[in-house]
Amino acid sequence: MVTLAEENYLKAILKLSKNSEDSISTSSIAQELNTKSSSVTDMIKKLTEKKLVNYQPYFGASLSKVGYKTAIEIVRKHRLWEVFLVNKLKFQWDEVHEVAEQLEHVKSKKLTNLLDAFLGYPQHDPHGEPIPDKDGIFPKSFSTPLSELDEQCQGNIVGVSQDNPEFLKYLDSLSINIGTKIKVIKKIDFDLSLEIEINGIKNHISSEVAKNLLIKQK
Amino acid sequence: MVTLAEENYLKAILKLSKNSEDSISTSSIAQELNTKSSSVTDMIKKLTEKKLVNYQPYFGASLSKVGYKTAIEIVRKHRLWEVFLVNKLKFQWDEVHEVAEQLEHVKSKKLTNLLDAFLGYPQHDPHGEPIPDKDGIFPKSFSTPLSELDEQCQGNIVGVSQDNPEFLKYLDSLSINIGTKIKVIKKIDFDLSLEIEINGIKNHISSEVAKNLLIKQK
DNA sequence: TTTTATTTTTAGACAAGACTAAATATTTTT
DNA sequence: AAAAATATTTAGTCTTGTCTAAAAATAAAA
Repeated sequence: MVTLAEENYLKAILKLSKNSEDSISTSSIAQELNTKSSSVTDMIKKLTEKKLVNYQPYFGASLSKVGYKTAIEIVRKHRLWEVFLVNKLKFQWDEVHEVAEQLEHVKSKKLTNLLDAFLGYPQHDPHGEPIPDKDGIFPKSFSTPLSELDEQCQGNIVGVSQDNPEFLKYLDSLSINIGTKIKVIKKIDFDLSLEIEINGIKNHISSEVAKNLLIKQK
Repeated sequence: MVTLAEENYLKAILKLSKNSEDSISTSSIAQELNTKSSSVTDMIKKLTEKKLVNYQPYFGASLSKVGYKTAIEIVRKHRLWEVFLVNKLKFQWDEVHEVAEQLEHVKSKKLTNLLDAFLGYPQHDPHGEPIPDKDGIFPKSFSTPLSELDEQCQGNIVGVSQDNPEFLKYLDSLSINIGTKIKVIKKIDFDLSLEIEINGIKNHISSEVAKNLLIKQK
């Protein structure tokens, strides 16, 4: 049996594994989960006992095969519930995170798979993040971060790679949503920020924001 | 903040309060939750601290006003989720209990109320149990336990007052479901068991079962 | 109304998770 | 390559929720 706390650690390690290939450091996990390094060390040991992570003292941890499967399953549930909340219950896309954080821990394979079917086997959540299928396979994605587009190129937003409410609200204030058509007018070499155009209206966004906007180029 | 364990205690006390007006004994709560009396005493003290129950040592506990509201809210969520699972996801009525036990602890007023709306403000769950509205008010019910019907009287099953899977599977085996028309042929004075007729087929059920079948008399 | 039986509470212990402070390792700087 | 800085782990404590065994209170029986 995997406890709630353990599930959150696995999810954190999975998330951190996305950006770097090697083992995940104790402190980065601590930061991700707003906890202390000593607590992380304790928990990593428990997860190692349970064969959910591989761990080398002082050199960080990584998910085992079983740990990876478990973590993916949680991500799958999180994103399916987000689809449910937005598409069926009409939540706003910036309101769903906290509720989905709770729903993702409900344990029932049958529930997850029937929910998936009920929603029509969606491939992306309301933020454009890919939803793994029941075997843990992600749909192929054709998106690029906006930050990699050249000047004068354009495309449609298909997703964001962050779903914290502040970021999403900021996007709303720029009229950026899933589906929004966006054009890169100019790249500022100095700080890699972008001048963009949406519906004929020009705006300026930082490279940090551009990196988290996923585009399907046209 | 009310913890998961605390919520389960409140729910148990509410359930036990249905059958008896007075305070609920430590041992009955222990039995309901498959735990030990000493654990119950500990928890009751915490709940008393939090003003969720009224407690007199050696004489049991009862829900405070706030405790009652909290418990009703959990019941509301449990039953709404059961409706969702059966009506939308097509679970069988005897499969939903365990999953609803988890879903009922998800904390979000908005979620509960939007789910209620999405389901069309149902008044009863798939077992016929009444669903309190967002103010905690139960719909009026016109049902009677089958055990109180006189000989030769009939009506339709509108609910059951137990939702453990064994009981529900037994009902299935008798072809008893919500909506089933049922007629009392004979009452056996000796043990209060009943001879009944469903779709022209005669059967015999114990008084214990009859007490848990809710009928709308015709 | 004593004695016996049952129930409830207290006391002490344990596991899960988290924290602080101190001790080790590792990395970086010089 | 040694010293300083940083990161990680260990040791010990705390809270929540549970348990067992013993003590105290209540209920039942003689």
